[in-house]
Amino acid sequence: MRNLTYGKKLSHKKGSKSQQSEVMYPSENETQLWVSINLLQQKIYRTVDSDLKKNGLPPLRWYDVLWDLERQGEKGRRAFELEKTLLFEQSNLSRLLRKMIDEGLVEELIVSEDRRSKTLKVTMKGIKLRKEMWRTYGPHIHGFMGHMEDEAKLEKTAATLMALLAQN
Amino acid sequence: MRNLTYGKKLSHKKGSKSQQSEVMYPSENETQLWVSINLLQQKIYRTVDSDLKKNGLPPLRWYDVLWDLERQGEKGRRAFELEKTLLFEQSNLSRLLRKMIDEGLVEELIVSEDRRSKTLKVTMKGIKLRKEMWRTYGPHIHGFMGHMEDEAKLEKTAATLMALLAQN
DNA sequence: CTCATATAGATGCGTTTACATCTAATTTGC
DNA sequence: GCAAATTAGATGTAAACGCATCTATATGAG
Repeated sequence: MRNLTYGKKLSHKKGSKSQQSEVMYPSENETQLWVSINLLQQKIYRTVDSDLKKNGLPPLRWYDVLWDLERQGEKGRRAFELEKTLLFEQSNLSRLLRKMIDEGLVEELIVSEDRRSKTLKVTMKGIKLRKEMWRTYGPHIHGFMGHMEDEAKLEKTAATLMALLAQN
Repeated sequence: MRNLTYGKKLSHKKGSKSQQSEVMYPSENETQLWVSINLLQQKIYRTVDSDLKKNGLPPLRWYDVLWDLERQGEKGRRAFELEKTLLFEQSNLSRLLRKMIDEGLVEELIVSEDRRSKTLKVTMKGIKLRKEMWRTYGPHIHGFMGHMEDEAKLEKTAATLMALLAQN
């Protein structure tokens, strides 16, 4: 496709299982994997995000929050949990939640025994909005991923990336 | 691992090769693949970017520009080419290049026969900086990707994602 | 040739981001 | 039980971002 060596100093001696660990440079395949993840994500994320905007809907990040809260159901979530599972910057999430609460998409309940925080739950309005967002979001995902030949390969690839996520 | 159905309406009838094309919702595996790409990218990108900053180095995006220009060598690049291959927003790239030119990392030459644009080349200083950035960037990539068992799987996964990129 | 359209890049502007810091509540060590 | 350290979340700030618009050049149709 293209030469993407990405910086020289390929320190992988093929065949050696050296778990040298400290200050190792990536192999060409490792780099290629990272580059493709990076480009694919940017392409998809921006496409979806700007299409949402074009349709008068809120940014993609809102979807993640709404969907996570929807899956938690009645027990809800704390902000710091959302932060960790959705990889939010604390301050960004704080401000985002404020906006979503102001718009009635999310409600905060003082039910908690920890008076520093509140429990967050999605409202009916929030669920409705998430579904509406999905109508433009969903097809884009399929549009980008739907070119993969067989379902098995698709599943394997997803599993591989999930494993990488879990290990770090 | 976790239920990540991500919005209901799974329109994939397994086994049918229906190329219905319009307004299709993603299968569960397609969604899972997207979710993992999204999370992995965010995690890695932010880790590297903030580590660069901690080491007094410029943001990750600078690396991409420097590396691309370095690979083009003497023939250089036009801004709009960089924009397409590195997925930059036009205005962001424009301002980024201005900064890099001001810092002497990139030079613009009027050699071109098109007086609207200039040809961009990396300078020696730019090459030096890129190499320095690689010393903190490279090990992170290996740190995230180096958990993959066999090289073959790694290569296949990268190829799969590259193919997805090319198809969109 | 000339006017309309397209392309390359710059710039104004409002929003979002990351980072540092702050307040308040909770947990821990002694 | 109390001071020190930790944790949850809010907020100020500068930089980066996406979008719309602008200038200048190039291309294309008649």
